[in-house]
Amino acid sequence: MLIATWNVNSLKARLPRVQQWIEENKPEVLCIQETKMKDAVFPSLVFHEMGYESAHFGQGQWNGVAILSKVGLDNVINNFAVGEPDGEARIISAECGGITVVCVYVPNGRELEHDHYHYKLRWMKQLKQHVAKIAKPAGDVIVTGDFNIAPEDIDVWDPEALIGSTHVSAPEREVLSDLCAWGLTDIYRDQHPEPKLFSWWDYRDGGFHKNHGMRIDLLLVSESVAKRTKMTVVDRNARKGEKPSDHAPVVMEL
DNA sequence: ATGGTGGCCCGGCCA
Repeated sequence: MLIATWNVNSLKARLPRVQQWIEENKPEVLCIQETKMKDAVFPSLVFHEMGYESAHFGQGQWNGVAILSKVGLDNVINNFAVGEPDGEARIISAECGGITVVCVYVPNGRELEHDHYHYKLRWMKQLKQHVAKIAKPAGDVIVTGDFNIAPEDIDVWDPEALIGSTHVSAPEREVLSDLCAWGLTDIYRDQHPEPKLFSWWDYRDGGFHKNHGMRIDLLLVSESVAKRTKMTVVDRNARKGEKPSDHAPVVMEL
């Protein structure tokens, strides 16, 4: 069973590539971020014809998250299940084949101390409350998506160059670590201890070709899922060629 | 390079 996460940076712009990737890889579950579309234009029929149930929580121009599944898609929750609902479409959850799947697009933060940065930190704390509300650490749980946080210095191309930037600050790493303390493991890092393995590369200045990237797309899994995980991989090929997203899919096999 | 590229949708904003 393959479970994947992919920030597609506009599903409208990326649909042909997303379809091709699904046909080639046939994941049982695909979590998508940054669809940048309204629910009314989400291509659920396209995915249905490919054998997937789908659920989308969108808002239009920005954000938007979706879950595609071939193994069931039940108890779909748009937005947070606890506290004030987020004004932006950044989180969708569902039960897929007995696994609680939470698909997130964590706010970028923009700059340290920017309002958006504090929104990001609050968002991560509310995510932990959300996960605690809908799942138990002893259950099968996967919290995945674009976290816009690189967990450690080995997850960025040049830690020195990024001092003072978002994605690497201590408060961001602390809220991520605190979420994991609930009972989640960064399973790709568990399986691949070596540095400079990335999931995102800036479009600008040939970032991909220079391997100027970050590992910010994460698969956080509960212990029972971690024990059953056979393989994890970043599909760097999906970052190549015509009109790629700036993120590559991250895939795990159960 | 206080730039660069690519998405939104057509003037800047966001990533």
